[in-house]
Amino acid sequence: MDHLCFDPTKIDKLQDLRERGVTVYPYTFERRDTVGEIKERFSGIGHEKSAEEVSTAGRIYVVREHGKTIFADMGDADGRIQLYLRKNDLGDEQFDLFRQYVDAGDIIGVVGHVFRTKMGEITIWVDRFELLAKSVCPLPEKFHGLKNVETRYRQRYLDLIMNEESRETFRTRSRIISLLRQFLFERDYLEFETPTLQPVYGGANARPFTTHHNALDQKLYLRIAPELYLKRLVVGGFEKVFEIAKNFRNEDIDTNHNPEFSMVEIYEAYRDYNDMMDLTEEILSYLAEKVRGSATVPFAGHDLDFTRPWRRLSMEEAVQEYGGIDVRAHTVEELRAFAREHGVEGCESATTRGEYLVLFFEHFGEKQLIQPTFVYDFPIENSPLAKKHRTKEGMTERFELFIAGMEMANGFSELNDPLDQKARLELQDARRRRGDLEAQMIDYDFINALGYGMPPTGGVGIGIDRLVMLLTGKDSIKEVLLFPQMKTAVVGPNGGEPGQDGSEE
RNA sequence: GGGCCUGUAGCUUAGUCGGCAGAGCGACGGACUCUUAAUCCGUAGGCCAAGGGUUCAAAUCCCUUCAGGCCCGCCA
Repeated sequence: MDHLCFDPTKIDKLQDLRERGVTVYPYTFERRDTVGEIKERFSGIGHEKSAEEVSTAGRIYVVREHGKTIFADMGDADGRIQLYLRKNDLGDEQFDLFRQYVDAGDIIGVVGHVFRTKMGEITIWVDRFELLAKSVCPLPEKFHGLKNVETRYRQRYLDLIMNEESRETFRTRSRIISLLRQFLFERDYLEFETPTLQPVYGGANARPFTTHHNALDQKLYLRIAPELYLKRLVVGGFEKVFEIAKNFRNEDIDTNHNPEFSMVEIYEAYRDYNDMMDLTEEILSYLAEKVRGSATVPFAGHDLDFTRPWRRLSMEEAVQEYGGIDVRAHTVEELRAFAREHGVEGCESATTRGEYLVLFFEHFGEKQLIQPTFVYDFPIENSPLAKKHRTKEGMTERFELFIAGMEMANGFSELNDPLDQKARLELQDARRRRGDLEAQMIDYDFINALGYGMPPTGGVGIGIDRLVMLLTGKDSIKEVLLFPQMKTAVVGPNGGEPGQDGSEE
């Protein structure tokens, strides 16, 4: 695979054009109309040319030469429209210029009048055109288009040029994020940006990416979550905050995971995890309704019903229902035997009832939860940032939302007891030192922040990529990420590290 | 990390009982003044992902590597 796709015959055409004095890459074009506007405005047009002149621009997709006339399909962000060019009207020079030098893939501007062809298609009768950008790479085939999954991910721009479905998916993604912001702004949440480069990472259990700041000569981590910084803002007095954050986790890649992914985290003072479940429910059903126009969303063979209220059950209830065991009624030894019997993975290191509860839930419950379901009350062992349960010993006030077997959200009554937080992070740090690569570091400044007093606070994080998957019906996260992480295929001549081959800029 | 599958022209692909690598679209040249997967005539384009092996002979069989997809493990 070569690193450039330039087509020699197209390069030749470009040179010819320059020799003929044509500006191949002009600076501007007065576009007065978009394709969508034209189609709408002239939806009732007949076979006679419109009196009104239109001026629009876009990419040529198909050219159908027809002797002394040419038909071409041109598309912009709104859609495609047909162009009609006649030698009589354009004059020999312009007509031959188009015929010889304008190809599928080129971007042109046209001025003309609108009419409807005998076959009934709204068409621009072109009076003059201007080349706006010459394409030197061949476009994929007009009929089958670009299907190769790898190329679609690696050259997303080409996917977007060729596949309307893909374009629609990302339009929807943009809309979801915009609606989410709007929803939160309308309710007086403030949006902030907190550090992506962090000296101490925290807020989740995950392996980080590590980097280095040269001037500070200091190790920095790419954030795995914005959580600890957003809670500092609540300490500071911002009572309703959120961030739409890119998080980075150094983990394997699959249909539900990308090393960098987007998450919205929301914190609100004087709220608890029950309130955050309500908020999550409200946001997601609002988005489903706005984006799909319905409370029911088809996904992977299921009809997901976002109608409120959603099912809520405690993790113990979930394990009882799906695993058939009451964890509290058994000793740790009995739980271990039960785990072995049912082939529950990851039990080697489990020593407490709480750890078994989580393992059983993951083994028996998680994949069964298709319709939106909150699972609440998690054992304290795995929830170092969640507040101890107000009544249940050994538990925290934490919930997760599952839809289509995927974890969609995670929230809790935030731990605001600085002494408890210190103890829990010390426990995490001890685990980390024993080799648990996902355990958290101690962020003393964060503990100090809590030391100044954080009001009772509810928080939740919602995975945006997975949400977009649900609402667009895509079963791979790569389909909803514009540029999913891929292994580098070919290193071009400039692909190496700077300064290694002496060709510094 | 384990299993299954895929990689052939710019794109979409046929060919995998081993026997000259084919097509459609696209490109290039020509004809055509309402076509729309335009049509018609002609031309060029392939290290069959890369490397090694078996064989008289390999796109095809075997091994290794690379990249991708799906499933599992790990993981929010």
